[in-house]
Amino acid sequence: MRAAPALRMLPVVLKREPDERLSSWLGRLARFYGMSTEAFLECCGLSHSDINDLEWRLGGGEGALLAARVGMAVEELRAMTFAEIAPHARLMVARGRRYVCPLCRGGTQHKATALPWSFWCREHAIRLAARSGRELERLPETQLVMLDLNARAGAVRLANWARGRDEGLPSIPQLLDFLTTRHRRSSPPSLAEQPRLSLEARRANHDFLTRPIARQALLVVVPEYDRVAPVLAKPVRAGLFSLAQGSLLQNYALAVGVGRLSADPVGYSAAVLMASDEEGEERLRETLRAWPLALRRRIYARLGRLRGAHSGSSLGVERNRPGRKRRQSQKFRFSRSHNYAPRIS
DNA sequence: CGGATTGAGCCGCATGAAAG
DNA sequence: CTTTCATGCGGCTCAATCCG
Repeated sequence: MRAAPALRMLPVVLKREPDERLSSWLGRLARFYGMSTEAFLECCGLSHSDINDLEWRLGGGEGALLAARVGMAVEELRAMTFAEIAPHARLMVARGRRYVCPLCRGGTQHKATALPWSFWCREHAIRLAARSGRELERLPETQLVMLDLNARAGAVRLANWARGRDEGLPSIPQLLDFLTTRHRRSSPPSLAEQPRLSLEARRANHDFLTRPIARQALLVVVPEYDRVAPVLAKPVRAGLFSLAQGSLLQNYALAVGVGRLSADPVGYSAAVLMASDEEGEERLRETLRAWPLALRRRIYARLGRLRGAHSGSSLGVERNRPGRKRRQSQKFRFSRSHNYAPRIS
């Protein structure tokens, strides 16, 4: 076996910016030498490497090759990768940048911009904007200031979770499952959600006006989002994919939802159950089954009080008579996967 | 004999009451 | 307001039984 030819160090190596991601830095280097990134990697002895894989986990061999070429320590290079992101959160890392800072110049991409919960530019301390437009500006600034508190709390948890350092219960995936559960039957845009249309326009847009829209718990936990999100873009994907593939506005709302649910899981989930219809409640209960038992009990206890207070105030009189037969709850019950796994005795 | 149906028992769960 | 306790419901699995 012939030894690989020793690669000399590059004459010029661009300085990396703080928090710059490997693909961005390698791209700048390649452009500096007038090459494509692929060609540049080939020059570094990494002919068959995919930049996205390198950036995910810079393997030992690859790291050593690249380090020798650019005269840096492997650890320094690895700091530009997403090695600290746990595998379960890999889907959160975008290939390019998700949102843009209106003040930052293009050119370099920071690691943070790959993650769906970084809504603020560290350098300029302002909110980021969607590439397609300034989605967050649908929300009034005064509201945004308040929402930021929740969003930041959510973002902190999300960031910790991605690094495998979040022990909180319900877990992040559980919270996102809950937020993305449809709490009501899908329904066409309500009057409030419809633009004002002439009769003729209504006829022309019949498809839009009658199209069922999924109604997720997120809308109850973050009603501010419900109010401003375009009706067709309201539903988010299920579970973790909601964040991984969501728009800026959707992800912001999800972070707010995570923040709120983390702070008050009982209150918010009980509120969602209050707002749910029959089939939605079934789905919610199924999702809640993954939550800790003690928490679930508190939720149902709260729900009971809410329902009691509600029926007491609105229509009154239908008070629970003592000795009345317990309300049948067969509607709440549904398939359980019974597991007869042998127990250790 | 093999697939479908029914019965029995089991177990997790929601719930109300009561205690903390 | 939360946790603990006791309770009964109803879906689930297994196995006995039935039927072609």
